[in-house]
Amino acid sequence: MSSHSTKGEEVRVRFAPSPTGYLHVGGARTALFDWLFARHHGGRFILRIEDTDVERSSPEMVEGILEGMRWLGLDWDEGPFFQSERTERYRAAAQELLKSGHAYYCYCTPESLKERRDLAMKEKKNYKYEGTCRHLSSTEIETKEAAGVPRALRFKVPESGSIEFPDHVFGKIEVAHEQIEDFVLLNSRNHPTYHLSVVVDDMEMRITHVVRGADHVSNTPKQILLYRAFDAEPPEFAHLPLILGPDKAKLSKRHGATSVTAYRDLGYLPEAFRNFLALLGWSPGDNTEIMATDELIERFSLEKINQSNAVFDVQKLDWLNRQYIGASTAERLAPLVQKALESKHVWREEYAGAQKEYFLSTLDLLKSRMHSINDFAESGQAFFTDVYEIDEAAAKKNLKEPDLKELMPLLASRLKALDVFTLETCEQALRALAEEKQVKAGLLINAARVLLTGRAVGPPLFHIMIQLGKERTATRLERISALTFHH
RNA sequence: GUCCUCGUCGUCUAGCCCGGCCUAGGACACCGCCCUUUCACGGCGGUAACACGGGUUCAAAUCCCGUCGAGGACGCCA
Repeated sequence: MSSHSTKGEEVRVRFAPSPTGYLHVGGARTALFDWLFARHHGGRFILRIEDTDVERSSPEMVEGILEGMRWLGLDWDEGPFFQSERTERYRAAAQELLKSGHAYYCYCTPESLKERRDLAMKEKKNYKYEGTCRHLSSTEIETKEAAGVPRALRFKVPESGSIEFPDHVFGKIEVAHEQIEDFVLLNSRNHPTYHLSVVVDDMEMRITHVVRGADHVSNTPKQILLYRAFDAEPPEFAHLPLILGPDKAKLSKRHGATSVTAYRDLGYLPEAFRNFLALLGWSPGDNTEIMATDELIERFSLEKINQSNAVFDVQKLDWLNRQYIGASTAERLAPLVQKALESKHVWREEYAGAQKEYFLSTLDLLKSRMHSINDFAESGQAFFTDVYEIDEAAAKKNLKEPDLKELMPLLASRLKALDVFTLETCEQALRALAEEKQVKAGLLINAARVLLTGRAVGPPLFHIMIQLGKERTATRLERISALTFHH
Protein backbone atom coordinates (compact mmCIF):
# COMPACT_ATOMS: atom_id res chain seq x y z
CA MET A 1 0.00 0.00 0.00
CA SER A 2 1.27 3.44 -0.77
CA SER A 3 1.72 6.02 1.87
CA HIS A 4 -0.92 8.58 1.13
CA SER A 5 -3.70 8.63 3.61
CA THR A 6 -6.91 6.90 2.95
CA LYS A 7 -8.16 8.10 6.29
CA GLY A 8 -8.83 4.60 7.35
CA GLU A 9 -11.80 4.55 5.05
CA GLU A 10 -12.55 2.68 1.94
CA VAL A 11 -11.09 4.31 -1.13
CA ARG A 12 -13.77 5.63 -3.44
CA VAL A 13 -12.86 7.09 -6.81
CA ARG A 14 -15.02 8.13 -9.68
CA PHE A 15 -14.67 8.58 -13.38
CA ALA A 16 -16.97 11.36 -14.45
CA PRO A 17 -17.07 11.83 -18.21
CA SER A 18 -19.32 14.26 -19.93
CA PRO A 19 -21.18 12.58 -22.80
CA THR A 20 -20.59 15.40 -25.23
CA GLY A 21 -18.12 13.29 -27.15
CA TYR A 22 -16.72 9.80 -27.39
CA LEU A 23 -14.38 8.24 -24.91
CA HIS A 24 -11.16 9.58 -26.31
CA VAL A 25 -7.62 8.62 -25.48
CA GLY A 26 -7.25 11.19 -22.71
CA GLY A 27 -10.51 10.20 -21.08
CA ALA A 28 -9.62 6.55 -21.34
CA ARG A 29 -6.29 7.13 -19.66
CA THR A 30 -8.03 8.99 -16.84
CA ALA A 31 -10.54 6.17 -16.46
CA LEU A 32 -7.71 3.64 -16.42
CA PHE A 33 -5.82 5.46 -13.69
CA ASP A 34 -8.99 5.87 -11.63
CA TRP A 35 -9.67 2.20 -12.02
CA LEU A 36 -6.11 1.12 -11.26
CA PHE A 37 -6.07 3.27 -8.17
CA ALA A 38 -9.37 1.88 -6.91
CA ARG A 39 -8.36 -1.69 -7.61
CA HIS A 40 -4.95 -1.24 -6.07
CA HIS A 41 -6.55 -0.17 -2.83
CA GLY A 42 -9.39 -2.61 -2.97
CA GLY A 43 -11.71 0.38 -3.17
CA ARG A 44 -14.77 1.24 -5.21
CA PHE A 45 -14.80 2.58 -8.73
CA ILE A 46 -17.81 4.73 -9.47
CA LEU A 47 -19.03 5.82 -12.87
CA ARG A 48 -20.88 9.08 -13.10
CA ILE A 49 -22.16 10.65 -16.28
CA GLU A 50 -21.97 14.43 -16.19
CA ASP A 51 -24.80 15.33 -18.47
CA THR A 52 -26.10 18.49 -16.87
CA ASP A 53 -25.75 20.19 -20.22
CA VAL A 54 -28.73 18.53 -21.82
CA GLU A 55 -28.28 20.16 -25.20
CA ARG A 56 -24.81 18.82 -25.72
CA SER A 57 -25.24 15.40 -24.19
CA SER A 58 -26.65 12.39 -25.92
CA PRO A 59 -27.51 8.78 -25.06
CA GLU A 60 -25.40 7.58 -27.98
CA MET A 61 -22.35 9.21 -26.45
CA VAL A 62 -23.11 7.57 -23.13
CA GLU A 63 -23.31 4.20 -24.82
CA GLY A 64 -20.06 4.93 -26.67
CA ILE A 65 -18.30 5.71 -23.41
CA LEU A 66 -19.55 2.55 -21.76
CA GLU A 67 -18.51 0.56 -24.79
CA GLY A 68 -15.02 1.98 -24.66
CA MET A 69 -14.69 1.20 -20.98
CA ARG A 70 -15.90 -2.33 -21.44
CA TRP A 71 -13.45 -2.83 -24.25
CA LEU A 72 -10.62 -1.77 -21.97
CA GLY A 73 -11.90 -4.00 -19.23
CA LEU A 74 -12.61 -1.13 -16.84
CA ASP A 75 -15.49 -2.42 -14.82
CA TRP A 76 -17.24 -0.13 -12.37
CA ASP A 77 -18.73 -0.99 -9.01
CA GLU A 78 -21.40 1.69 -8.80
CA GLY A 79 -23.38 3.59 -11.36
CA PRO A 80 -23.57 4.80 -13.95
CA PHE A 81 -25.21 7.70 -12.18
CA PHE A 82 -26.66 10.45 -14.29
CA GLN A 83 -26.43 14.01 -13.14
CA SER A 84 -29.41 14.93 -15.26
CA GLU A 85 -31.52 12.85 -12.88
CA ARG A 86 -30.24 14.62 -9.82
CA THR A 87 -31.12 18.22 -10.61
CA GLU A 88 -33.28 18.68 -7.54
CA ARG A 89 -30.42 17.83 -5.21
CA TYR A 90 -28.24 20.45 -6.78
CA ARG A 91 -30.98 23.05 -6.52
CA ALA A 92 -31.48 22.23 -2.88
CA ALA A 93 -27.75 22.52 -2.27
CA ALA A 94 -27.74 25.86 -4.05
CA GLN A 95 -30.51 27.13 -1.79
CA GLU A 96 -28.45 26.08 1.18
CA LEU A 97 -25.59 28.21 -0.03
CA LEU A 98 -27.90 31.14 -0.62
CA LYS A 99 -29.26 30.85 2.90
CA SER A 100 -25.85 30.57 4.48
CA GLY A 101 -24.74 33.70 2.65
CA HIS A 102 -22.27 31.94 0.34
CA ALA A 103 -24.18 32.81 -2.81
CA TYR A 104 -26.16 35.64 -4.35
CA TYR A 105 -28.41 36.25 -7.30
CA CYS A 106 -26.97 37.88 -10.38
CA TYR A 107 -29.22 39.72 -12.80
CA CYS A 108 -26.63 40.48 -15.45
CA THR A 109 -27.62 39.14 -18.84
CA PRO A 110 -25.37 36.62 -20.58
CA GLU A 111 -25.20 39.06 -23.48
CA SER A 112 -23.83 41.91 -21.45
CA LEU A 113 -21.35 39.61 -19.78
CA LYS A 114 -20.15 38.40 -23.13
CA GLU A 115 -19.78 41.97 -24.32
CA ARG A 116 -17.65 42.85 -21.34
CA ARG A 117 -15.56 39.75 -21.79
CA ASP A 118 -15.02 40.38 -25.49
CA LEU A 119 -14.05 43.95 -24.81
CA ALA A 120 -11.47 42.89 -22.26
CA MET A 121 -10.16 40.30 -24.70
CA LYS A 122 -9.83 42.94 -27.41
CA GLU A 123 -7.90 45.19 -25.09
CA LYS A 124 -5.79 42.19 -24.15
CA LYS A 125 -6.87 42.53 -20.62
CA ASN A 126 -7.76 39.95 -18.12
CA TYR A 127 -11.48 39.62 -17.52
CA LYS A 128 -13.15 38.53 -14.35
CA TYR A 129 -16.78 39.07 -13.39
CA GLU A 130 -16.84 42.40 -11.58
CA GLY A 131 -19.24 41.26 -8.91
CA THR A 132 -21.79 43.90 -9.92
CA CYS A 133 -24.73 42.06 -8.42
CA ARG A 134 -22.86 41.03 -5.32
CA HIS A 135 -23.28 44.52 -3.96
CA LEU A 136 -26.86 45.25 -4.98
CA SER A 137 -28.97 47.01 -2.38
CA SER A 138 -32.16 45.37 -1.19
CA THR A 139 -34.28 47.91 -3.05
CA GLU A 140 -32.40 47.24 -6.27
CA ILE A 141 -32.97 43.55 -5.81
CA GLU A 142 -36.67 44.15 -5.15
CA THR A 143 -37.00 46.15 -8.32
CA LYS A 144 -35.29 43.46 -10.43
CA GLU A 145 -37.39 40.75 -8.88
CA ALA A 146 -40.61 42.71 -9.38
CA ALA A 147 -39.69 43.22 -13.03
CA GLY A 148 -39.03 39.49 -13.37
CA VAL A 149 -35.44 39.91 -14.54
CA PRO A 150 -33.89 36.44 -15.10
CA ARG A 151 -31.36 35.62 -12.46
CA ALA A 152 -28.45 33.25 -12.00
CA LEU A 153 -26.97 32.22 -8.70
CA ARG A 154 -23.33 32.99 -8.12
CA PHE A 155 -20.89 31.82 -5.51
CA LYS A 156 -19.37 34.47 -3.28
CA VAL A 157 -15.62 34.00 -3.48
CA PRO A 158 -13.64 35.52 -0.59
CA GLU A 159 -12.13 38.85 -1.58
CA SER A 160 -8.71 38.40 -0.10
CA GLY A 161 -6.35 35.68 0.89
CA SER A 162 -5.58 32.58 -1.07
CA ILE A 163 -6.38 28.94 -1.29
CA GLU A 164 -3.86 26.19 -1.22
CA PHE A 165 -4.22 22.48 -1.71
CA PRO A 166 -1.94 19.48 -1.94
CA ASP A 167 -1.96 17.50 -5.14
CA HIS A 168 -0.62 13.98 -5.27
CA VAL A 169 1.03 14.63 -8.60
CA PHE A 170 2.00 18.28 -8.58
CA GLY A 171 2.60 18.91 -4.93
CA LYS A 172 1.32 22.11 -3.41
CA ILE A 173 -0.77 24.43 -5.58
CA GLU A 174 -1.72 27.90 -4.45
CA VAL A 175 -4.11 30.39 -6.02
CA ALA A 176 -5.11 33.84 -4.77
CA HIS A 177 -8.83 34.35 -4.19
CA GLU A 178 -8.77 37.47 -6.29
CA GLN A 179 -7.91 35.31 -9.28
CA ILE A 180 -11.15 33.43 -8.91
CA GLU A 181 -14.37 35.00 -10.09
CA ASP A 182 -17.79 34.60 -8.56
CA PHE A 183 -18.74 31.61 -10.64
CA VAL A 184 -22.25 30.59 -11.53
CA LEU A 185 -23.94 27.84 -9.55
CA LEU A 186 -27.37 27.92 -11.13
CA ASN A 187 -27.97 29.41 -14.54
CA SER A 188 -30.93 31.62 -15.34
CA ARG A 189 -33.00 28.60 -16.34
CA ASN A 190 -32.39 27.32 -12.84
CA HIS A 191 -30.06 24.56 -14.06
CA PRO A 192 -27.02 23.60 -12.02
CA THR A 193 -23.61 24.06 -13.57
CA TYR A 194 -20.49 21.98 -13.38
CA HIS A 195 -18.82 23.00 -10.14
CA LEU A 196 -21.96 22.72 -8.08
CA SER A 197 -23.01 19.32 -9.37
CA VAL A 198 -19.53 17.88 -9.14
CA VAL A 199 -19.05 18.90 -5.56
CA VAL A 200 -22.52 17.88 -4.44
CA ASP A 201 -22.05 14.48 -6.04
CA ASP A 202 -18.55 13.93 -4.78
CA MET A 203 -19.76 14.72 -1.27
CA GLU A 204 -22.82 12.56 -1.52
CA MET A 205 -20.99 9.67 -3.16
CA ARG A 206 -18.33 9.95 -0.49
CA ILE A 207 -15.52 10.23 -3.02
CA THR A 208 -12.19 10.07 -1.24
CA HIS A 209 -9.86 10.73 -4.18
CA VAL A 210 -10.41 12.81 -7.26
CA VAL A 211 -8.08 11.60 -9.98
CA ARG A 212 -8.63 13.55 -13.19
CA GLY A 213 -6.90 15.39 -16.02
CA ALA A 214 -4.65 18.36 -15.37
CA ASP A 215 -7.06 20.53 -17.30
CA HIS A 216 -8.99 20.54 -14.04
CA VAL A 217 -6.36 22.01 -11.75
CA SER A 218 -7.74 25.48 -12.14
CA ASN A 219 -11.21 24.22 -11.22
CA THR A 220 -9.99 22.73 -8.01
CA PRO A 221 -9.80 25.92 -5.93
CA LYS A 222 -13.41 26.75 -6.80
CA GLN A 223 -14.50 23.31 -5.80
CA ILE A 224 -12.61 23.39 -2.54
CA LEU A 225 -14.29 26.69 -1.78
CA LEU A 226 -17.59 24.94 -2.27
CA TYR A 227 -16.66 22.13 0.09
CA ARG A 228 -15.84 24.70 2.72
CA ALA A 229 -19.10 26.51 2.16
CA PHE A 230 -20.87 23.21 2.68
CA ASP A 231 -18.72 22.66 5.74
CA ALA A 232 -17.40 19.43 4.23
CA GLU A 233 -13.96 17.91 4.01
CA PRO A 234 -12.62 17.99 0.43
CA PRO A 235 -11.31 14.77 -1.09
CA GLU A 236 -7.69 14.29 -2.01
CA PHE A 237 -6.69 15.38 -5.47
CA ALA A 238 -4.40 13.96 -8.11
CA HIS A 239 -4.19 15.66 -11.49
CA LEU A 240 -2.88 13.74 -14.45
CA PRO A 241 -0.52 15.32 -16.99
CA LEU A 242 -2.14 15.72 -20.38
CA ILE A 243 -1.70 13.54 -23.43
CA LEU A 244 -0.48 15.46 -26.45
CA GLY A 245 -0.49 14.80 -30.17
CA PRO A 246 2.70 14.51 -32.23
CA ASP A 247 2.59 18.29 -32.69
CA LYS A 248 2.64 18.59 -28.90
CA ALA A 249 -0.77 20.19 -28.81
CA LYS A 250 -3.68 18.68 -26.97
CA LEU A 251 -4.87 15.52 -28.67
CA SER A 252 -7.64 16.19 -31.15
CA LYS A 253 -9.44 14.90 -34.19
CA ARG A 254 -6.75 15.92 -36.54
CA HIS A 255 -4.42 13.36 -35.03
CA GLY A 256 -6.45 10.54 -36.49
CA ALA A 257 -8.48 8.16 -34.44
CA THR A 258 -9.98 9.82 -31.41
CA SER A 259 -12.33 7.41 -29.73
CA VAL A 260 -10.81 4.36 -28.12
CA THR A 261 -13.19 2.12 -30.02
CA ALA A 262 -11.53 3.39 -33.17
CA TYR A 263 -8.34 1.74 -31.90
CA ARG A 264 -10.26 -1.47 -31.39
CA ASP A 265 -11.42 -1.23 -35.00
CA LEU A 266 -7.86 -0.60 -36.12
CA GLY A 267 -6.92 -3.97 -34.71
CA TYR A 268 -5.34 -3.21 -31.37
CA LEU A 269 -5.66 -5.64 -28.52
CA PRO A 270 -7.34 -4.06 -25.50
CA GLU A 271 -4.63 -5.35 -23.18
CA ALA A 272 -1.96 -3.78 -25.38
CA PHE A 273 -3.80 -0.50 -25.52
CA ARG A 274 -4.32 -0.52 -21.78
CA ASN A 275 -0.65 -1.26 -21.15
CA PHE A 276 0.29 1.55 -23.49
CA LEU A 277 -2.06 4.00 -21.77
CA ALA A 278 -0.70 3.05 -18.38
CA LEU A 279 2.79 4.03 -19.51
CA LEU A 280 1.65 7.47 -20.56
CA GLY A 281 2.45 9.61 -17.56
CA TRP A 282 3.22 6.75 -15.24
CA SER A 283 5.98 4.25 -14.86
CA PRO A 284 6.57 1.63 -12.21
CA GLY A 285 10.02 3.05 -11.50
CA ASP A 286 12.16 0.22 -12.80
CA ASN A 287 12.43 -0.67 -16.47
CA THR A 288 9.40 -2.89 -16.68
CA GLU A 289 7.17 -2.02 -19.59
CA ILE A 290 5.04 -4.99 -20.42
CA MET A 291 2.70 -5.57 -17.55
CA ALA A 292 -0.40 -7.68 -17.30
CA THR A 293 -3.45 -6.23 -15.61
CA ASP A 294 -2.69 -7.76 -12.23
CA GLU A 295 0.80 -6.39 -12.26
CA LEU A 296 -0.45 -2.97 -13.29
CA ILE A 297 -2.89 -2.98 -10.41
CA GLU A 298 -0.32 -4.15 -7.96
CA ARG A 299 2.33 -1.65 -8.93
CA PHE A 300 0.20 1.41 -9.58
CA SER A 301 0.63 4.40 -7.33
CA LEU A 302 -0.15 8.08 -7.61
CA GLU A 303 3.31 9.17 -6.52
CA LYS A 304 4.84 7.51 -9.57
CA ILE A 305 2.81 9.65 -11.94
CA ASN A 306 5.01 12.26 -13.51
CA GLN A 307 4.33 15.91 -13.96
CA SER A 308 5.01 16.66 -17.57
CA ASN A 309 2.67 16.07 -20.47
CA ALA A 310 3.21 13.07 -22.69
CA VAL A 311 3.11 12.75 -26.45
CA PHE A 312 1.03 9.91 -27.83
CA ASP A 313 3.44 7.74 -29.80
CA VAL A 314 1.69 5.32 -32.15
CA GLN A 315 4.89 3.45 -32.90
CA LYS A 316 5.25 2.39 -29.33
CA LEU A 317 1.61 1.35 -29.29
CA ASP A 318 2.23 -0.72 -32.40
CA TRP A 319 5.20 -2.38 -30.81
CA LEU A 320 3.22 -3.27 -27.71
CA ASN A 321 0.42 -4.56 -29.89
CA ARG A 322 2.82 -6.84 -31.72
CA GLN A 323 4.26 -8.06 -28.45
CA TYR A 324 0.84 -8.88 -27.12
CA ILE A 325 -0.38 -10.54 -30.29
CA GLY A 326 2.72 -12.67 -30.49
CA ALA A 327 2.39 -13.73 -26.87
CA SER A 328 -1.33 -14.45 -27.05
CA THR A 329 -2.73 -17.89 -27.66
CA ALA A 330 -4.65 -18.54 -30.83
CA GLU A 331 -7.71 -19.15 -28.65
CA ARG A 332 -7.45 -15.65 -27.27
CA LEU A 333 -6.99 -14.11 -30.68
CA ALA A 334 -9.55 -16.16 -32.58
CA PRO A 335 -12.76 -14.36 -31.54
CA LEU A 336 -11.19 -10.97 -32.12
CA VAL A 337 -9.87 -11.93 -35.52
CA GLN A 338 -13.21 -13.43 -36.39
CA LYS A 339 -15.00 -10.25 -35.43
CA ALA A 340 -12.58 -8.21 -37.51
CA LEU A 341 -13.20 -10.44 -40.51
CA GLU A 342 -16.94 -10.19 -40.11
CA SER A 343 -16.93 -6.45 -39.84
CA LYS A 344 -14.79 -6.24 -42.92
CA HIS A 345 -16.99 -8.71 -44.81
CA VAL A 346 -13.91 -10.57 -45.92
CA TRP A 347 -14.11 -14.09 -47.38
CA ARG A 348 -16.79 -14.99 -44.97
CA GLU A 349 -17.79 -18.23 -46.65
CA GLU A 350 -14.33 -19.66 -46.75
CA TYR A 351 -13.77 -18.85 -43.15
CA ALA A 352 -17.16 -20.16 -42.08
CA GLY A 353 -16.44 -23.48 -43.74
CA ALA A 354 -13.09 -23.91 -42.03
CA GLN A 355 -12.60 -26.24 -39.13
CA LYS A 356 -11.95 -24.58 -35.83
CA GLU A 357 -8.70 -26.46 -35.32
CA TYR A 358 -7.49 -25.42 -38.73
CA PHE A 359 -8.39 -21.83 -38.05
CA LEU A 360 -6.48 -21.86 -34.78
CA SER A 361 -3.39 -23.48 -36.18
CA THR A 362 -3.32 -21.00 -39.05
CA LEU A 363 -3.57 -18.21 -36.53
CA ASP A 364 -0.70 -19.71 -34.58
CA LEU A 365 1.35 -19.81 -37.72
CA LEU A 366 0.71 -16.19 -38.61
CA LYS A 367 0.38 -14.37 -35.32
CA SER A 368 4.06 -13.70 -34.75
CA ARG A 369 4.14 -11.45 -37.77
CA MET A 370 0.78 -9.81 -37.36
CA HIS A 371 0.96 -6.13 -36.55
CA SER A 372 -2.72 -5.88 -35.85
CA ILE A 373 -5.73 -8.10 -35.51
CA ASN A 374 -6.86 -6.88 -38.89
CA ASP A 375 -3.77 -8.20 -40.66
CA PHE A 376 -5.14 -11.69 -40.73
CA ALA A 377 -7.68 -10.72 -43.35
CA GLU A 378 -4.84 -10.43 -45.81
CA SER A 379 -2.10 -12.66 -44.55
CA GLY A 380 -4.49 -15.50 -43.82
CA GLN A 381 -6.50 -15.38 -46.99
CA ALA A 382 -4.65 -18.01 -48.98
CA PHE A 383 -5.14 -20.53 -46.18
CA PHE A 384 -8.90 -20.45 -46.60
CA THR A 385 -9.56 -19.99 -50.28
CA ASP A 386 -8.05 -20.91 -53.59
CA VAL A 387 -8.95 -17.58 -55.07
CA TYR A 388 -6.32 -15.28 -53.74
CA GLU A 389 -4.33 -12.73 -55.61
CA ILE A 390 -0.66 -13.13 -56.35
CA ASP A 391 1.06 -9.95 -55.34
CA GLU A 392 2.67 -8.47 -58.41
CA ALA A 393 5.80 -7.24 -56.74
CA ALA A 394 6.25 -10.61 -55.07
CA ALA A 395 5.90 -12.42 -58.38
CA LYS A 396 8.31 -10.06 -60.02
CA LYS A 397 10.81 -10.64 -57.30
CA ASN A 398 10.59 -14.39 -56.85
CA LEU A 399 9.00 -15.94 -59.93
CA LYS A 400 10.86 -14.31 -62.75
CA GLU A 401 13.44 -17.07 -63.21
CA PRO A 402 12.27 -18.98 -66.35
CA ASP A 403 13.41 -22.37 -65.09
CA LEU A 404 10.80 -22.19 -62.37
CA LYS A 405 8.13 -23.09 -64.90
CA GLU A 406 9.60 -26.54 -64.91
CA LEU A 407 10.99 -26.68 -61.42
CA MET A 408 7.75 -25.92 -59.62
CA PRO A 409 5.68 -28.66 -61.27
CA LEU A 410 8.58 -31.00 -60.67
CA LEU A 411 8.61 -30.08 -57.02
CA ALA A 412 4.89 -30.64 -56.94
CA SER A 413 5.24 -34.16 -58.24
CA ARG A 414 8.05 -34.96 -55.81
CA LEU A 415 5.89 -33.79 -52.94
CA LYS A 416 2.93 -35.76 -54.17
CA ALA A 417 5.04 -38.87 -54.20
CA LEU A 418 5.79 -38.47 -50.52
CA ASP A 419 4.29 -41.11 -48.25
CA VAL A 420 4.65 -39.00 -45.15
CA PHE A 421 4.10 -35.30 -45.58
CA THR A 422 5.97 -33.57 -42.76
CA LEU A 423 8.22 -30.59 -42.23
CA GLU A 424 11.24 -32.86 -42.59
CA THR A 425 10.18 -34.79 -45.66
CA CYS A 426 9.06 -31.63 -47.47
CA GLU A 427 12.35 -29.97 -46.79
CA GLN A 428 14.28 -33.04 -47.84
CA ALA A 429 12.39 -33.28 -51.09
CA LEU A 430 12.94 -29.63 -51.92
CA ARG A 431 16.61 -29.58 -51.05
CA ALA A 432 17.24 -32.76 -52.99
CA LEU A 433 15.61 -31.24 -56.03
CA ALA A 434 17.65 -28.07 -55.68
CA GLU A 435 20.85 -30.00 -55.51
CA GLU A 436 19.93 -32.19 -58.40
CA LYS A 437 19.10 -29.21 -60.59
CA GLN A 438 22.03 -27.16 -59.38
CA VAL A 439 19.94 -24.27 -58.11
CA LYS A 440 19.86 -22.60 -54.74
CA ALA A 441 17.28 -23.91 -52.34
CA GLY A 442 16.30 -20.31 -51.69
CA LEU A 443 15.15 -19.92 -55.26
CA LEU A 444 12.68 -22.75 -54.89
CA ILE A 445 11.64 -21.74 -51.41
CA ASN A 446 10.89 -18.15 -52.25
CA ALA A 447 9.11 -19.01 -55.45
CA ALA A 448 7.02 -21.64 -53.71
CA ARG A 449 5.98 -19.23 -51.01
CA VAL A 450 4.66 -16.77 -53.55
CA LEU A 451 2.79 -19.50 -55.39
CA LEU A 452 1.34 -20.93 -52.21
CA THR A 453 0.28 -17.70 -50.50
CA GLY A 454 0.48 -14.99 -53.11
CA ARG A 455 2.92 -13.11 -50.95
CA ALA A 456 6.68 -12.75 -50.69
CA VAL A 457 6.60 -12.51 -46.92
CA GLY A 458 5.16 -14.94 -44.50
CA PRO A 459 5.91 -17.98 -42.36
CA PRO A 460 8.64 -20.51 -43.13
CA LEU A 461 7.77 -22.36 -46.32
CA PHE A 462 7.55 -25.87 -44.95
CA HIS A 463 5.15 -24.75 -42.26
CA ILE A 464 2.98 -23.28 -44.97
CA MET A 465 3.05 -26.56 -46.87
CA ILE A 466 2.03 -28.62 -43.87
CA GLN A 467 -0.72 -26.19 -43.07
CA LEU A 468 -2.13 -26.31 -46.60
CA GLY A 469 -1.70 -30.04 -46.98
CA LYS A 470 -0.19 -32.07 -49.76
CA GLU A 471 -2.93 -31.73 -52.35
CA ARG A 472 -3.40 -27.99 -52.19
CA THR A 473 0.34 -27.45 -52.06
CA ALA A 474 0.91 -29.50 -55.20
CA THR A 475 -1.93 -27.92 -57.11
CA ARG A 476 -0.77 -24.44 -56.35
CA LEU A 477 2.80 -25.17 -57.35
CA GLU A 478 1.61 -26.51 -60.66
CA ARG A 479 -0.31 -23.34 -61.26
CA ILE A 480 2.88 -21.51 -62.23
CA SER A 481 2.42 -22.59 -65.82
CA ALA A 482 -0.92 -20.81 -65.95
CA LEU A 483 0.54 -17.55 -64.75
CA THR A 484 1.75 -14.77 -66.98
CA PHE A 485 4.16 -12.20 -65.75
CA HIS A 486 5.04 -8.77 -66.90
CA HIS A 487 8.75 -8.35 -66.66
C1' G B 1 -3.62 39.68 -21.10
C1' U B 2 -4.07 37.13 -15.99
C1' C B 3 -3.31 32.82 -13.21
C1' C B 4 -1.57 27.73 -12.61
C1' U B 5 1.85 24.08 -14.12
C1' C B 6 5.76 21.77 -16.65
C1' G B 7 10.97 21.51 -19.08
C1' U B 8 16.45 14.50 -19.15
C1' C B 9 17.87 11.19 -26.17
C1' G B 10 13.04 12.45 -32.02
C1' U B 11 9.21 9.89 -28.48
C1' C B 12 7.83 7.32 -23.54
C1' U B 13 10.76 7.38 -19.29
C1' A B 14 14.68 6.08 -14.77
C1' G B 15 17.59 9.28 -11.83
C1' C B 16 15.71 14.79 -8.83
C1' C B 17 12.45 14.95 -2.73
C1' C B 18 17.46 12.72 0.75
C1' G B 19 23.64 16.66 -4.09
C1' G B 20 28.99 12.59 -5.10
C1' C B 21 27.82 5.38 -7.03
C1' C B 22 25.63 9.58 -13.70
C1' U B 23 32.03 9.03 -18.37
C1' A B 24 23.11 10.04 -17.28
C1' G B 25 20.18 3.86 -17.35
C1' G B 26 15.99 1.41 -20.06
C1' A B 27 12.21 1.19 -24.01
C1' C B 28 10.08 2.69 -28.96
C1' A B 29 11.85 4.55 -33.54
C1' C B 30 16.34 4.83 -36.61
C1' C B 31 21.24 2.64 -38.41
C1' G B 32 24.70 -1.59 -38.58
C1' C B 33 25.88 -6.83 -37.64
C1' C B 34 24.35 -11.93 -36.32
C1' C B 35 20.51 -15.73 -36.93
C1' U B 36 17.90 -17.04 -41.57
C1' U B 37 14.67 -19.46 -47.12
C1' U B 38 11.35 -14.32 -47.24
C1' C B 39 9.16 -11.19 -43.58
C1' A B 40 8.89 -11.00 -38.56
C1' C B 41 10.82 -12.70 -33.79
C1' G B 42 15.29 -13.01 -31.15
C1' G B 43 20.59 -11.69 -30.07
C1' C B 44 24.65 -8.10 -30.29
C1' G B 45 26.34 -3.15 -31.23
C1' G B 46 25.69 2.18 -32.66
C1' U B 47 23.79 7.45 -33.21
C1' A B 48 21.13 10.42 -29.70
C1' A B 49 19.34 14.14 -23.96
C1' C B 50 20.15 16.90 -18.34
C1' A B 51 16.44 24.18 -22.39
C1' C B 52 19.76 28.50 -21.24
C1' G B 53 22.27 31.85 -17.73
C1' G B 54 23.67 32.89 -12.92
C1' G B 55 24.40 31.42 -7.92
C1' U B 56 25.18 27.82 -3.37
C1' U B 57 28.87 23.82 -2.71
C1' C B 58 35.04 20.55 -2.43
C1' A B 59 31.10 18.49 -5.74
C1' A B 60 24.68 19.96 -9.19
C1' A B 61 20.65 16.53 -13.95
C1' U B 62 19.73 16.73 -8.65
C1' C B 63 19.28 22.80 -4.16
C1' C B 64 18.16 28.50 -5.08
C1' C B 65 17.19 32.71 -8.51
C1' G B 66 16.38 34.53 -13.36
C1' U B 67 15.53 33.94 -18.67
C1' C B 68 13.47 31.36 -22.49
C1' G B 69 10.26 27.64 -24.22
C1' A B 70 5.83 24.55 -23.79
C1' G B 71 1.01 23.27 -21.97
C1' G B 72 -3.47 24.16 -19.35
C1' A B 73 -7.36 27.27 -17.26
C1' C B 74 -9.71 31.82 -17.46
C1' G B 75 -18.24 30.56 -19.90
C1' C B 76 -25.29 31.13 -17.27
C1' C B 77 -19.68 24.12 -21.22
C1' A B 78 -18.05 20.12 -18.65
